[in-house]
Amino acid sequence: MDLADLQQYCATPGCDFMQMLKRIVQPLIVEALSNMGVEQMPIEKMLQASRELDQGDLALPCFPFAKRLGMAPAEIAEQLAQHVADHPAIGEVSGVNGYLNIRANPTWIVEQLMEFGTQGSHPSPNRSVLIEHTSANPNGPFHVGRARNAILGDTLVRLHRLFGNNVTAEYYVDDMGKQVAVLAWALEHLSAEDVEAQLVGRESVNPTWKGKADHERVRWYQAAQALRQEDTAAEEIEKKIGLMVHASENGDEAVLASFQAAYQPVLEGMLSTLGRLGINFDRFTKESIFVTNGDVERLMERLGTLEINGTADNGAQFLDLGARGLKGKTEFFYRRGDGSSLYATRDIAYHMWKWTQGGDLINVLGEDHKLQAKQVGMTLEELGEKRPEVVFYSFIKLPEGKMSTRRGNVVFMDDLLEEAKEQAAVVVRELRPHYDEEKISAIAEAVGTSAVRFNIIKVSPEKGFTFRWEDALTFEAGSAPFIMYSHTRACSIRKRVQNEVGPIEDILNGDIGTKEHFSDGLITLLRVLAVHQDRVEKAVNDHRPHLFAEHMLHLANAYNAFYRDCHILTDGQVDGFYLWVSELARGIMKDGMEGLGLVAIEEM
RNA sequence: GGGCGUGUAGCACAGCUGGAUAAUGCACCGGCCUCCUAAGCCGGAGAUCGCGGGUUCGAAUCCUGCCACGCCCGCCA
Repeated sequence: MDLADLQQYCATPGCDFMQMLKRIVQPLIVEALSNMGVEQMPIEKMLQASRELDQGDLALPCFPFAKRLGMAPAEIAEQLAQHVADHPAIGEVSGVNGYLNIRANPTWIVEQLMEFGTQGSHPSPNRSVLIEHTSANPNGPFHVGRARNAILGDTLVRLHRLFGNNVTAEYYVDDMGKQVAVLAWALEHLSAEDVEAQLVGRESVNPTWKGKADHERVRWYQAAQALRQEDTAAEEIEKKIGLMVHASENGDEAVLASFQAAYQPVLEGMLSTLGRLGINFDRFTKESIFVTNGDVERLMERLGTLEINGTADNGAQFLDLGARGLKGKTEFFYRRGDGSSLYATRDIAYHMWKWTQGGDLINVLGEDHKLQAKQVGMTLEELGEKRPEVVFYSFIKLPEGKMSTRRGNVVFMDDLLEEAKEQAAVVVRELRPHYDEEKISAIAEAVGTSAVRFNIIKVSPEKGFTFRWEDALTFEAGSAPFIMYSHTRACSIRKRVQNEVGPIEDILNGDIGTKEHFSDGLITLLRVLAVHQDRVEKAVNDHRPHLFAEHMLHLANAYNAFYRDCHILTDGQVDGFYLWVSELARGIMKDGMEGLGLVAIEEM
């Protein structure tokens, strides 16, 4: 394969060095099989990455050839191994248990990494993507139950950026409807005394968050929710709130302004919490915009002209999605009997606007939105629009059950982060007694927030998740600090080399190492580095960040093995080749950590 | 009742476009700091892959029936 071929190949999806190896090996195997009398087998599909590293890099099961050749698979594999031609990329070929195992030549991997880095000559995809995530109702502090959306969404944003896509991270602000109306009503009608009287017996505001608007105002929200349950006041309140909701849905600007005055400080409090986790947004879009600018009304009129439109007795309108294959309840209501729109209707208008922004759409939603998302998607298609890609996740629960801001059984993210930092500080103080408090605090903050993110992102989104303090605050192998620690080792080496020997650039000499260099630890690390770009791509294209989290664990683990076997600095002498490997790994670990939102500190 | 999802060692979790001894972490047992940060490394033990059928040379993975758990099935958001 010459460079032109390589570039051609790498322009196609799925490029990484193991795939390049596959590309090299495949024709050699086809030829060898041909010599043995086997033609036209789907070798490309059969040739797979080895499961165990000690088996090699690629494996070909030989069982399907057995019938045709009238030989035992084991024998076929052994003979086939003899027939595969030599190639600089191939280190070793062997037949074991009916499998043809191919091991890459480590020197070849090094050459490829030196020439192309871990990206290969893969061009940047530079796709535009609009990722909408979190979009939590601004009615109280951000709690752990909502954390999965924010962490999953932000990690997708980061990984897309790492991959080279052009991302807009968007928060859809639910600035109308009942939840904000309740908050606005409470702030207008209840005094601080009323609120506290209503909430006796519940935990009071954590003194740490006194003055933080989300923690202060949620009391009003909770008091109002409690009042709505009471027989005496409920009816009157319900009526008032109902009027406010109705006004907001009709685009009443004064009411919408009062809503905004109520929720904006709460939203800002939530965003400062998210900011502490490294989660930021490029744009906020308010739901009410699509009502006030007439998009929603125009949309409803258009929906009314559709073939599958239906009208209820009271004038409410719906689409019969059963005619398009939806099972179960097939009527999808988009207009109430009083003529106003529904949340889903506005969501469709919002999506139509999003499609005009020129990029692919990805939404992160809780599993409770599955049906709604399907209805919205089908309606968009009915209108000739595309449906967005949606990443669903299962809710985070407490061991006691589901979290609810209304009932007050929540773990606030602010409290979790504070606790995580404190626990991390305890560990730092113990392990590094000579660090001063300022340094300890900085490290503890980085470790605490990273650990919280990683704890959530490492499990696949569809899996139910029960929040447990002891899991969230684990700082051992399999956690963020494990990855962070490997990175600090690489940083520490870099620093020592710079201090004791000289500038790194002067020491890197382009050596590809001698035979003695290639210990197990080095080879393990090279192989993980070689598949790095593929792991990024898979996580991005399949929307499965947990796979990348696992890869980063492997990378950190591999770096530790390298660190054990390969000493870079010995008695003031630097091994230039090892230093190059360490520096490559350090850069990849740093990028990867940023992709997961882990803070890449240099000392811990 | 219908739709979707989950069920893998004591706990947590990966693998699910079918392939070798089911990966990883915690907990458990044993070893490693005169040597670049031991938040680490090495070794050991621990699994009828929810249960039953089927397809296949080969099933945790595909099909089917059943069981358990979660979410949804509002002219709420």
